Order: sequence, then C-alpha cells, then structure tokens
Amino acid sequence: MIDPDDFLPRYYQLANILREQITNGQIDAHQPIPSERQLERLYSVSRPTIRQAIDLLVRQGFLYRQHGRGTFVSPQKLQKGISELTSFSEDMKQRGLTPGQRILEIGLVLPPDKVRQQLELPADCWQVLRIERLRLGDDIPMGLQTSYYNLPDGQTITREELEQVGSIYRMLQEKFHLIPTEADETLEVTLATPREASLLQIEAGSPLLLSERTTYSQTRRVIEFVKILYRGDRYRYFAKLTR
Amino acid sequence: MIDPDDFLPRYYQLANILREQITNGQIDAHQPIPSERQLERLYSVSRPTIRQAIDLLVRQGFLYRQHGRGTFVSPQKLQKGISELTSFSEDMKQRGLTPGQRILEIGLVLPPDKVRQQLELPADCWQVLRIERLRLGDDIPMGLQTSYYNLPDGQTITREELEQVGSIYRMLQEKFHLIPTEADETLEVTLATPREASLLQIEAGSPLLLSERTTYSQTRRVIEFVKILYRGDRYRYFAKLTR
DNA sequence: TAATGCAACTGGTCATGACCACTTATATGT
DNA sequence: ACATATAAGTGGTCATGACCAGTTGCATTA
Repeated sequence: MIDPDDFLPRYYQLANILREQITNGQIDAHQPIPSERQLERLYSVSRPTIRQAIDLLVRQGFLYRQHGRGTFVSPQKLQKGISELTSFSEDMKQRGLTPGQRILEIGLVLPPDKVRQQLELPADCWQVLRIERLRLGDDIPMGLQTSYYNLPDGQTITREELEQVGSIYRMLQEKFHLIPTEADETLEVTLATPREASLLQIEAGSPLLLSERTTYSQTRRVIEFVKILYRGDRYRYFAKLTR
Repeated sequence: MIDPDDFLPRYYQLANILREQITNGQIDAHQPIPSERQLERLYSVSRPTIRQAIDLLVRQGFLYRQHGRGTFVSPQKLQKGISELTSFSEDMKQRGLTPGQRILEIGLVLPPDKVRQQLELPADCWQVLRIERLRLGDDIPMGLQTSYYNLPDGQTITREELEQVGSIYRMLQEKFHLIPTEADETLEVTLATPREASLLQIEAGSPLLLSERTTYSQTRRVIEFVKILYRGDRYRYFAKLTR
C-alpha cells in the first residue's frame, strides 16, 4: 500500500489513501477510522508517521479527533478546505463556471499611494505594472480586476505573453520563481460607477462586492496587490473559519 | 525557562516563549530564530517538541521555514491569525470598538426551510430558538443579527439570561458543553428594506453586507445558524488565505 | 583567479519506545 | 439491581536517535 521508495513522503501517501477512502464514502460521517495502533500494523509505518498524516487530514477538515475515543470522519459539508488562496480562474472552476477574461489595459504606471504602501515600495518609486481585466464566468461578466506588480529590474509582462499563458500565477512561478502562499483580503460594499457598470453590464449605482487582496510569497515578500469589483447579483464569497 | 510540571504541555510553553519574543520585536522580520538543534540545547527539550512548537507558530503566521536555510520571523503584517472564528463581540473588540446589543426578539419559532436545512433538522421539526438582535459598536448600529439554535429537549435561553451573561457562546459552553470550533460563512451584497434601514439608521435601499454562518462544535455537529446584515458604510470584512 | 567539490550547517522524514490523560465497557463488589 | 472499581482501549505528549535533502561557505584544485 505504501511505497517507501515513492518520491512522496510516507505520511503524505497515507493521507492520500485515507482521504480517498473518506471521499469515496467508505467510512460514514461520525464513524471512527482505525486507531493509530491499528494503522501502524495495517500500513507498516510508525506512529509519528500515522499522526502526521492524520494531522494533515484534520487540518484539511476531513477528520476530527476525540481524546480517549478515537478519530472520526467529518460530515461531507465540512470537507472543503479552509480559506484557500486561489486565483480567479481556479475560483470560477470550483464554482463550475468556465473562466474567461478580456484584457482592458496593461502597462507601467506611477503607483497610487495606497498601492505603493501595500507593495511595500519606497516613496520615490517610479513605476509598477498595472493590469486591468474584465473577468468572465461562462462568458458573463463577473468582476472587474485591477492588479499591481513590482517586478525585478525592468522586467515586465506583455499583453501577448499574458494572453498566451493565461495565468499570471504560472508566469510568476516560471519566470520569477514566486509562489503565492499567503494573502490578506478585505471585503466591502460599494456602488458601481457608470464606467464600471457599463463594463459589468449592470446599471450604474448597482451594489458591488469590493475585494482587495495582498498576496505574499513563500518568504513572505509581497507579490501583488489586487482589487476586484464583483457583481453583487452574481457573486457570493465563501470562507471557512476555525478556532 | 520551561517547567515540566506546568499544566501546559512543553511545546505549548515553548511556543508562547517564542511568540512573546517575536511580538516584542526581539527578532526582526526575516531574521532567523535559533536552529532546532540550538533550541534543543537552549531549552533542554527534544527536537520533536521543538518542531511541534514551531509548527504551531508557522500555522499561526509568526514564522516561516526554508529548507536548508533556517526558520525566520514573518513581517508584522502577516502576524494576525488566519480566518478566526469569532463572535460579534470579539470581532468588535479586535477592531477597537466597544460591543453592544439590543435584543429585539427572542423566542421559539417554526424554522424556515433554509434554516431547518442548515441546522440539519428533520422536516417535521417543530420549533427552534430564534434571537434577533441589533448589534452596536461604540453605540452605533453596525449590524442586524438573526440567530437560530436547536437546543436539546425543551431547554431554552431566556432574554434575562442572555442580557445577564451577554455572550451566547459562553452560555452554550457552560450549559450545554458546546464549543464552536469551525464555521462555514458566505458573504454577499443586498439592499436594505425599510425596516432594516430604520433599525440600522440608514436610508432604505442602502447597500448591506449579508453574512450567513453555520457554526459547528468539536464533534462537527451544527450549533447555530446566524445571519448578520452589516452596514455597508461601516463594516469591512477581513480574511487571511493560505495555500 | 576562477571553478569545483567537500564539509558543515539547516530543516524534513521516520522508527522505536515510553508514559500520561481520557473514555468505555466489563467485572466486581455491595 | 445498582454503584463502584478496574482494565483495556483511545489519542496526547515527549525523548532518543537516525538518515535524507537542501543550502552555504570554505578549502581545494585546475
């Protein structure tokens, strides 16, 4: 069952096996999985490895533990990851919609104060990359996105590159070795300006959900600052909270 | 430094010590903490204990690791907990406002279909506890909250009890041993009805942020279903996302 | 001098073994 | 029949020791 020569660590292989069993419905909600000592014998791995695998699944919301009783399967409802950092495209796919985009503008600009602060840039900063896109779900306008990036020494991203690759995150990873791992997001309500309304194909003054997100890399450096105006009638935000 | 006889486990004591040092600014952002082998000698605890403490602080956003290089302090900005499950009162306190409330209605009602589904109750369910409160921050209306509870066998909560204790969560813990540990939340935009507007002291048709939350206990049973209508001009939602 | 390779760090994974705290069912007492 | 101990199970914590996999700096080599 578990291959010690696999390039994946054993605790990770075990977590995958157990997750599979759970999502396949082989164990009902609120039913116990085998005890840690039993798993030790079942899969011929030591208890620390078992516990590491279970820890992972507990954090991911698939299992919960009860001291002295056992480890149990969470009900389906809670088996969605906690607030996961996703791109707009991934978000749309999770909702069962086909993501799309129309690039409105792309180029270097003098950053507004707020953007400069969020990107942690000095006051004498010259220019940052700004990308404005209309974001679509099943070809219907879902949001208006404005992103800002501070790329190293004169490097940049062209409209052609972006249109070809599609995902900025993939470009950042391949060209600059930047992997988004954490983000701070705020949500508030605003009303659509005439320009925003016409782009989003709604009436001026319609309510919008405004998301502002700062994304950080593995080393906790700022990668990007993103503003998205979502159509209030088509978008709902999901979050999973823990104690 | 670490007391083996303390009622707190050692890894937890160590985490507290390190967190203290970090928040006190004794180690600058992006600077390394002592290596795990050094901490082993410094505090006379074994490496698994060290790693458990560091794991905790990494999950809480205070530290980040880099294989082969070391463990480093995160910049202040990211040192706020990930999406934490908080009550309205705690939320207000974190924002530096004094929480308050006005109980509008409290009593048993026939649950609407949506509420019944969220509380995972059978179709023939008779009645649930419904509490409607106006929530204040620094005595200014911030939101209109409607909560639903399914309490065991005829037990209930009276207006007097709630007014005296103040916190429903504390009552749930003391009377029913229910501790909120997880929640699913959705956010969307709506417009205020005349009644909502007058209670929140805004104009009818003003944009509102609607939060719907289902809260679960340690054993993943539903505790409550809560709807809060926040004033769009006074409330902003924060979230921390991870990958 | 510049490139190379080695050694000494770092965190990541894993095994073994032990004891504690909590829960549950069973056996034992009254 | 009931209450009470006991034992066996569970997860929670911790120590010791080992090896792997990246990173870095320094010494060696060309």
